[in-house]
Amino acid sequence: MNAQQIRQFNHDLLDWFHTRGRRLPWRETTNPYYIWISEVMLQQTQVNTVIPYYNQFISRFPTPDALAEAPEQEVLKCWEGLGYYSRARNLQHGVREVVEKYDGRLPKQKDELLSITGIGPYTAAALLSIAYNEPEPAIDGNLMRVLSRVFLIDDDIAKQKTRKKFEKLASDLIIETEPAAFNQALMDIGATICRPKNTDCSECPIQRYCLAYDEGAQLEYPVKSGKSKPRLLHYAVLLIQDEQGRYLIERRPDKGLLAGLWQFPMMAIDEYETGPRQESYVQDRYGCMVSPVEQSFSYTHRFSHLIWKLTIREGQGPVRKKLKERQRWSALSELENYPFPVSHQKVTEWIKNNRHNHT
DNA sequence: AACACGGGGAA
DNA sequence: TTCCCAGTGTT
Repeated sequence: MNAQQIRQFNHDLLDWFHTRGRRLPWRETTNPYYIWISEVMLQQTQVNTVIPYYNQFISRFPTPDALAEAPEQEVLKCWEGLGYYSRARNLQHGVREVVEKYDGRLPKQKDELLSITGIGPYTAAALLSIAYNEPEPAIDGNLMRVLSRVFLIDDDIAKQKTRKKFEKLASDLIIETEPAAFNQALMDIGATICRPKNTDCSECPIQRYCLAYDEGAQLEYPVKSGKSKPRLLHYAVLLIQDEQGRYLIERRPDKGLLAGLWQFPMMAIDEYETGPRQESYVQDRYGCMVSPVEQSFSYTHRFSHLIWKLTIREGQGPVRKKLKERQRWSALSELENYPFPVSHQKVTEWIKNNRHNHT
């Protein structure tokens, strides 16, 4: 595009945004801290899912100090069900850095933003453009999809290098006047019009610039290399109760999958190995027996990169083992005080619906 | 550069 | 079912 076309492109884009752009809670504020929270929540998570979490979160942690001082478990509880829990941990870690190094105010330099835990290239650019009105293109999956169609770019968007290419392209398009609106307009188009499958080109304010539309090739873009199939893992979920009927729960390790969240004890099951080894595992670890092979309840939980097949087994006999640091007895009614992954919230629901020896 | 990391919504 | 998503940190 030449300079004149770029001006017209911006005009069409921004004009549409001001009349048809979405009204969202984090667009009602100029507080960089709130915008930061919204951007982190929106990573890999859709707007409608985020809205209630965002409102609750800023109400609970209205200032960087409030978040910095909160117990991590409380932050995770507010994040419960949102997924990618390292985002919450990194956000709090980053806020603590901001409180210590920058007196609680987000810096305005790109390199300083990038040095903060949880702020990567996208979030730094989003903060610069949305909170500080700097002409910085915020390249995410949405923008890459829209721009790959408009300009027929067939580079693999799964590659890191490709993001830089879009960065450069968008840098040439973005103008000084309204950088926040530029980014948010393209995000809104990506989310509501230029969708991955069901495109709605008749509503698109930049249809006249779109080369893919000209060729009817919208669905050929963006090009993205294939993902490997998720692995299947079998687990027994152990329902172990003490004499008061409380359930044994454990806190997961501080790193890795679902870090720091609570769950019922899980025992990996090798599909081709049964019996004695498992029994001794439970005996050693929890000091009780569990019901044998017959399953009371079984279901699968799908993550993006793996699948859990979970089968509930009930503990039997006295529990002698002393609790370890990361273990607790919890009454059924108290489980809601702990952050649980959705996969184990399903277990709680099953208990409530199928067992009657509650405490 | 490749991989780990959740969950919900859409088709 | 399958695919997708306002990414970042680790290896």
